[in-house]
Amino acid sequence: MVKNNKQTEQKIFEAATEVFIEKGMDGARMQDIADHAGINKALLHYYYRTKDRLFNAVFDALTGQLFKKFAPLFDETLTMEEKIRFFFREHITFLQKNPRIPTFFMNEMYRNPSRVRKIIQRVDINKFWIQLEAQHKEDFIKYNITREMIPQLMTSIAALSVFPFMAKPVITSFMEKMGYAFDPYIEERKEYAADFVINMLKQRETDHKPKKSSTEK
Amino acid sequence: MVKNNKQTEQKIFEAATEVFIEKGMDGARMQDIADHAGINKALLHYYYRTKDRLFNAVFDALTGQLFKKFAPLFDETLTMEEKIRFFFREHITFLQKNPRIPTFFMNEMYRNPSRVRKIIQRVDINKFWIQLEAQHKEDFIKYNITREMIPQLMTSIAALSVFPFMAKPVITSFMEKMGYAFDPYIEERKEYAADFVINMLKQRETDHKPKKSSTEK
DNA sequence: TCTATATTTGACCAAACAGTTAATCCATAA
DNA sequence: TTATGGATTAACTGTTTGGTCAAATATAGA
Repeated sequence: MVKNNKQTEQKIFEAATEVFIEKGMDGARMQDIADHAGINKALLHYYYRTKDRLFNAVFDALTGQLFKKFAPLFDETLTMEEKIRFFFREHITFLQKNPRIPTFFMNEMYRNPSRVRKIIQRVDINKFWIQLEAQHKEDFIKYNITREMIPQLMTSIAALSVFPFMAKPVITSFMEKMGYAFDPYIEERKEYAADFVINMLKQRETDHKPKKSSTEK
Repeated sequence: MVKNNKQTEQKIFEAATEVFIEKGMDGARMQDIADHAGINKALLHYYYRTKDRLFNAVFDALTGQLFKKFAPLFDETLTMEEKIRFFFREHITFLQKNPRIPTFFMNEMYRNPSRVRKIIQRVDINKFWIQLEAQHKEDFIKYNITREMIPQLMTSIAALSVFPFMAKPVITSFMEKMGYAFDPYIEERKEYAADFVINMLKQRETDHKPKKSSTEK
């Protein structure tokens, strides 16, 4: 069954991804993964020696998938406002299809912080920053965006996009009580979150240069 | 040892809280909790019959602790801007002392959604909304805050406060690379997040009523 | 067709685990 | 002082779980 070689490995990988995301490393059972893949448990160990190796394979693949989503932010030749809108639209759409990935990630990163460091050490953040700074020099001045506030700004943007999915059970329950549903709320959020950030920046502009808003520069 | 009765139960409870928050229900081990409490494992079962009951005791206590933090928002006679600042200051200070509670909660709520419903069904959100609406009627009109946008606004506020702690390992790694530290970032955040929300609202005001900003009403 | 190799399985194992039990300890009250 | 009963423990039990292994089955090349 050379044909089945890749097929089986693929089936295992997909089943493992599903189960690990759903239950986490601690909660996942090898038997459960085998059942999901429709194969014998021993076969899991044939392809991936241990639970740990299988988990790592899944985790690394998901990491790659996730980081790819940020790339367009640095490549595209869009205005800053367009980029913000683009990001929320794309990122939230991705999370709509993979709502449990954020919780899974944050969890496993607490469980194994050294892994996080390895992943992030590979990313050259300064390069990205310099790139962004060059592309949006005028906007950065206008909105008074300094290097020191990247952490605050970036985590705020990430928070607005990711949090609703991490808190989904709580939010769903709350909204149920108020007569709203989660899905439309998320759909709406793509625009709301972008407005949220852009409005905040615009107000900083006003604060910074109260009289000469669009005339200056 | 009648004296030790309460003391022991308390010790167990504290140890369990620590371990459950750290490892979650699936990752926690009864032996580990016993070790943390400095007692025999059988004693855990003597006071709390099963792991599940012990977990529920811890979970319920933490829920109460967490919800209490929101009470002042509805009682205090502060302006809306003051309330926003108050909330971020208090809430983030609480999370500084209990940084792992959010992850713990979101996780366990995914694991057991029916529990969430039970907790939230007890809260009368509409009452809170009506209360807020009455207290800040003018602000609500000024900033064009409608009932339909509570979910978006509320989750955004929660996100800005909670997310940094849920993503702490990732954020720490990123900032390490940029030469920043997590603790000052959090300290700074108490004000930044409040400004973020307030600025966003002020811009909505500008958008909504471009000419008559402080003169009107 | 026969053989060597890769894939798949059922049965098994040892460790880890939540939970039990019977015996011991110890403060107290009579 | 001693009898009582709650608190505490060491040792144990039954089950679940990750992992192994030898046998069985399928595949491809000669």
